[in-house]
Amino acid sequence: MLDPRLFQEQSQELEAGLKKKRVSGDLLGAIAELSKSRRELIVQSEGLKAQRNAASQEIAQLKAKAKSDPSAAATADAKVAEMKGVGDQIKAIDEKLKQVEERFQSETLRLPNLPHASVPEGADAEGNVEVRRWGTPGTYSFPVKDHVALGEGLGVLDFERAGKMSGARFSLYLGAGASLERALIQFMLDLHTREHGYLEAIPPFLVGREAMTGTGQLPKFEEDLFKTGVAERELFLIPTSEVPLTNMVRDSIIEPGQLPYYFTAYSPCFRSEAGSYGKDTRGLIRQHQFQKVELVKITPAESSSDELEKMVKNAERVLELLTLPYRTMLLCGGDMGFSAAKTYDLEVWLPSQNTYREISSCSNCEDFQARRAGIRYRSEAQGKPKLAHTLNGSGLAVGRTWVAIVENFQDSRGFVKIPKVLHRYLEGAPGFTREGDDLFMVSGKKI
RNA sequence: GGAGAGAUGGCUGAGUGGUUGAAAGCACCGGUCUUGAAAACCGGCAUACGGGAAACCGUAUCGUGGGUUCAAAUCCCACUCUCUCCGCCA
Repeated sequence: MLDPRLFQEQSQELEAGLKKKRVSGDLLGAIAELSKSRRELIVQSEGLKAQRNAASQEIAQLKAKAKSDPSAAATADAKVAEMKGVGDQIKAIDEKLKQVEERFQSETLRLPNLPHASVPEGADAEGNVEVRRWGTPGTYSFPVKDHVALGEGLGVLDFERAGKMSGARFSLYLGAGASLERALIQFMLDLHTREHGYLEAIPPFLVGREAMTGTGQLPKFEEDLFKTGVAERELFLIPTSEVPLTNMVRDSIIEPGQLPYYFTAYSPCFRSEAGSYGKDTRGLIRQHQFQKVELVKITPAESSSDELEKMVKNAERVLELLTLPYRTMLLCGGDMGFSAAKTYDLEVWLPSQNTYREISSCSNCEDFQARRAGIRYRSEAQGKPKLAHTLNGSGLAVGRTWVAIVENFQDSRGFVKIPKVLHRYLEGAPGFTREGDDLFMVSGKKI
């Protein structure tokens, strides 16, 4: 699966890049050591195997001759005895090689992707760079409420009941709240499929270990995933549909002229959120399960940079059509994810927090995932297969979009004014009321 | 859930222990012939890893993982997937 050659030559560039992503040089040293002993063992093993294969052929010929020539039979027997020893040696070396190879794999799979040259230096979110800003945060003549107060006030959000059945960090949308969430999904998918050219998919929401390794969630982040062991079958709940969408082309060679592929899917996403205890405990911001519409691109190497810019625009368009103020951030090396070479985050304005909060993250993984997942393409029919580039982005996180709409468009009555583009999805739905040209979410149904 | 069948190169499909990385056909690429095309004929046509400056050499791969053997597509074990029939279900 992984191309070990990547780690053979330890360039300084590699080391510098990893430093940007806060990886120590020790890991690199260990990997280089493993790579060296791996190659030595391969040479030993293969030399002996070549010897054995040659002897096997000789034995075959001698046995054929043995009927007419008794001395050939004796020679054959001697060869067989000799090869028995060689076989044992091979077995021993291969055993050792297997161990080295396993360690080599597990270490290299923990190396993050290298940042693109255009990524700024920085240790954390402080180092991120704002690249543009759209819209103006609203002003309110009354004390703004957060989405929890508004949602519970309208009876469209119920954390108590969700907690009763599933514990903390689960949510229950009801009535108009559920309708709004569903309308957002529909709106986003319609936009991306009809105007941006993405192919819609409904992928599996549970995937195997290989798929998770291909996109980089495993082996390093196993504790962040939910896992099922039903019927002794190991399956992971997807933390994002980036995983199944990217894995659609795993272990394949894409023929000339096919790329780029644009995929989109709605899916629930499941994250254990280990390590973020105490953060964003209130409301929908950080949940074990949330809804997301994802964008994925598989592109030739040359065009992935441009494709990332276009993907960011596709995600921004969702916010613009919803008239939600946002800013676009270029992440610094220290704040980027494991698989990414370059990442833009979109942050939406939340009046209750008086700040911008992440609502989309769009990354170019370059050939990092492609290498792990075996995603290759040919640029011409006879050409050598090359590693494709993979990109993914939220288009958008639906729950956080819901939050942004409810908070940004609240009025003094605690109602929520629905953006124009959603009217066609919500017109006439229970819990919504028309006032002139405007549509308001006004209530859920008490149960 | 029960019973059965199967998995071989881009496709179809032969091959039950020994020069089989694998017959044959189709598809594809190059050539001969032809004004051009078709047909016919000739040739080519997997991937990965390791060594090498290179030519090239070596190793592995017949669903996956183990085992037996001097030697495995071929024998043994486990698993995965596909198909058919019955039952059940959306």
